[in-house]
Amino acid sequence: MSGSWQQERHGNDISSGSRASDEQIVEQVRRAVLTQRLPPGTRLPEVALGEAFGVSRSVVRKALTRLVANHVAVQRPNQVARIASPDVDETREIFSARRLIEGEVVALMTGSLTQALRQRLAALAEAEKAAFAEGDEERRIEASLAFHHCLAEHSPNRTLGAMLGDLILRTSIVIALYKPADLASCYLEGDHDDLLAQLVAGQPDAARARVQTHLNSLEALLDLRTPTGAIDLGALFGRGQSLSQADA
Amino acid sequence: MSGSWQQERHGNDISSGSRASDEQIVEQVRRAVLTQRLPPGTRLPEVALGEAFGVSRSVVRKALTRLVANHVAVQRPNQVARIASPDVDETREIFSARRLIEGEVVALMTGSLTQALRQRLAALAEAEKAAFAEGDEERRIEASLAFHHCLAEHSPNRTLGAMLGDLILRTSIVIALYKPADLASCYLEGDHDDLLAQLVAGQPDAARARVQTHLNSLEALLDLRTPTGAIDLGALFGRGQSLSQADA
DNA sequence: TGGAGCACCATTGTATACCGGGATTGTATG
DNA sequence: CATACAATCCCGGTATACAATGGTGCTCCA
Repeated sequence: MSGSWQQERHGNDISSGSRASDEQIVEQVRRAVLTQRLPPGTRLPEVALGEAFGVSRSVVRKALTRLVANHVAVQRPNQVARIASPDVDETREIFSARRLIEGEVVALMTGSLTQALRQRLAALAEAEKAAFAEGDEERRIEASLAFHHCLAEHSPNRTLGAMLGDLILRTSIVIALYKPADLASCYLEGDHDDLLAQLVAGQPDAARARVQTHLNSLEALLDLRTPTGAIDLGALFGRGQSLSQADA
Repeated sequence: MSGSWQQERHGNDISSGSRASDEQIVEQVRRAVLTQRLPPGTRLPEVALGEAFGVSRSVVRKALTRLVANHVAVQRPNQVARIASPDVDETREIFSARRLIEGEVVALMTGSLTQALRQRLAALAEAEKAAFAEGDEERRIEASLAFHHCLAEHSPNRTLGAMLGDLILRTSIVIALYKPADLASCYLEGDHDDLLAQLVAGQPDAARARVQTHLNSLEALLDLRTPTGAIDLGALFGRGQSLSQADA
């Protein structure tokens, strides 16, 4: 049952020992969720987390509270917190909200990219392409996420940028949940390059449209037909998940 | 120094005693902020809050963490939490974000209002008008907020609805901060009626435009000329605030 | 008289102890 | 063999104690 946290514990860069603050815990968990090392429904027991990060439950609780507020985790009274696993309706809503907000963000950025930012985005798009060519899906996801995250961080409107950051995270969750098992990668060739071209070309509405079709394509890759949580277990068995997300 | 919490304590409906959960604390604080009984910069000491609600610091801390995550309060290490007081840049960003999101929400709702919802919105608009006519600004604000909050709650896209709810709250904060002292009311006559008309008429883009001009008018009422936090103190002295927000 | 240094107090950060609820597992019975 | 019941264990909820930090006001000296 305890399962996945052991992986976290010594499997990768999380914590590795002593004295993390709640800020660091949320950041680590967010990164783990983004890179899909923490699948939807994963249990997040306070004590286990505390031991993993070398702190007591107090700080873990604070971190969990923040994660719940960000819709990264869900918490029902007297039950262990879990990584959120939104149903299909919420998934569609998340994509819809993200189309709106990321569209606006890129529209606002269009034409005013610094040289450094343009180069960074280009490098990220290139890195994604390279990783895909090599078949390194994990690195490809990381680059793709970094691309979008870069947009969020450099949003002229920081409020929208923060919202976009949360939405990107939630998108990662639902992708992990609803990606068809037979789909090797969610790579959409050239989309990021095209978007970048629009961003520097200086056509806000065109850039907005680019982002929205990009997100539409992404959503279209997902298997959103299940009538909400019914065949859920079947889907879970399809991929190699442990029982850590039993009753999600 | 301690000031404003005593007002809260026995001045109005907050707490009045025993055994509140963090949920209730968050809700009460949100309501108090909305109705501007808790001005920006107000200190929120953990012990005082705990006594007011009859709980210990643990639950207060959880509530504060959530309020901070929602940008209602700010918290710097080893210092008392305070109600947020955004600078003018952030204020503009909040309005901008709200125009985008509330515009989309009403566009989505247009044409599909239930009879009950239509009546409720009409009643709220009417209540606001009546309160304004009577010069009861507090009740007017409450009705106005309820109108927008009603939109947020009934958003077909619940994610956007939740975002809008937060934005409405933050808008209340910046209005309290930047409303010119000589302005008796932020009432925009007929705006809500017109919006409701557009909502039932079935013109999404028209409704969106209505909301956006409404919010533009509201933002235009504010005094956003100060070069960010410089004359801030002057503005604070202008209104009759106690020293509870000294170094905000 | 004014400024710098210091001590005290207010308030937060962290850990821990105790309580209570829920889930799981084992057992007995139909 | 299935199901219902019961005990146990795990885990979260709350309160409290202790440590640490920052702010305030006082005093002392120039």
